[in-house]
Amino acid sequence: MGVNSEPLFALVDVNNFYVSCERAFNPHLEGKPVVVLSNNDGCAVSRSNEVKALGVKMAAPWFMLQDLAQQHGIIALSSNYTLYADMSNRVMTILRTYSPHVEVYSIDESFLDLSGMASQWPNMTQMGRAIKTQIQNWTALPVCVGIASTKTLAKMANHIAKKQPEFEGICDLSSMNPARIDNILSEIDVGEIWGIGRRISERLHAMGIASVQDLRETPSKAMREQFGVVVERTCNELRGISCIALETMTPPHQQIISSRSFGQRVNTLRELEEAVTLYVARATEKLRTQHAQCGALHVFVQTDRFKTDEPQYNNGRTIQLPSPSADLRVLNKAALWGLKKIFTPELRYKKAGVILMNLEPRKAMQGILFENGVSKQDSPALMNAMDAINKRYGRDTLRLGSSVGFGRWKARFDNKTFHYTTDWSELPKAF
DNA sequence: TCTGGGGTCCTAGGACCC
DNA sequence: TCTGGGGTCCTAGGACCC
Repeated sequence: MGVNSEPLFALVDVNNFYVSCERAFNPHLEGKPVVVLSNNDGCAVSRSNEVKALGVKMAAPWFMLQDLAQQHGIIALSSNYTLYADMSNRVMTILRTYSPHVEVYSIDESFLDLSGMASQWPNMTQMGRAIKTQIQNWTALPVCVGIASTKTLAKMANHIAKKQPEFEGICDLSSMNPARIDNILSEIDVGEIWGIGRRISERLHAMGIASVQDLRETPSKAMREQFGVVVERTCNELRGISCIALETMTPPHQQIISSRSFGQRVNTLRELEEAVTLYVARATEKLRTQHAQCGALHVFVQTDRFKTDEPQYNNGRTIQLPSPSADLRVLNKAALWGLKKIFTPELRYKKAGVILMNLEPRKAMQGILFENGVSKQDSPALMNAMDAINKRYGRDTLRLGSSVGFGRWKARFDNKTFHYTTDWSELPKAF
């Protein structure tokens, strides 16, 4: 936030992001009903406006949409996350030219801190229009812009920009006449507010708080007693009291999840072990790219929650590791041990997964030692092994240590595990 | 037959300690 | 029979987000 200025935020959000990315590269999809499907082509995770107009909900199962799809010629595409990540980066790069303080909130939306920037524009709607036009021209992606004095209100403004065509994709609440704001917010359901989900929305309705405006007029103290600090904060934000700061620094993740539903249900321990081993490998890969290690691992299995007439079983097990690790073998062993503990025969499992928890920065592995009298310069084998390991596990994985004279090489892993070998090509396996 | 895969924060309650 | 009070840490569960 700028010094001595009122807080002001923008929320910029790409409309129907995955579908819009696909359209950017295939103009034939323009104007047609399009969905992008999740893994295994299970659910519709992005819908074009035409599809939304048909009443298709977020994450609607694709197999249940077959008739509708036939009827209206819905085009279904498998997801291409590499493409979406690339498009996202392009958008965020453009946004950073409009404000030095950008919070990338998700793959398709960002908050901008606009405090103190009003003087640079005739009005903030003009700025929103400039953003929208530039992103459209440079990436072929359509965006909406919401502007207001708090993040929650900026989200709400964005919602208005999207739903009410007369705004043409840009809504600035900060410059709007208060009576008009009251009017607009009286027409919007309380459940549309950022931070008010299905459960709390239901309870609010039961209390007679139906619209956004209703909630704005309810004392936040009462909301705190009923719902806790989170809803109280939301309530204050709706009144223009900024309580949620922009977070430009993305903190490192606290956990890493890898899980999948099975295309076909499985019932043997063997099959679950195969799946879990794969998930551990994927999660550990992410762990390494974050240069982190984890202190505990959670493994879980679930039966098919949609088969309500069959026995349900959801169980998991958290395994505390003796010491933090990013070692695939250590993590896999822990996961398989936990899996054995929770496995129950004669069930058909639909899903399994692992969660790496208690993440902390990883200390670089170190202490590569080499054979007496052989320096690193004249040991191509050593350099090759180093390169192989660092390329695979990250630049900081290995450092050269000092020499010892035992006639063999030694690597120290995470400061505690020692590997001895006379063959450098063995070492990458040790990691 | 086929129903996503990630994440965060808050709270309550129990174990344990002095 | 009487039976403290305060603190921390951990876990599970519930709510929310995209």
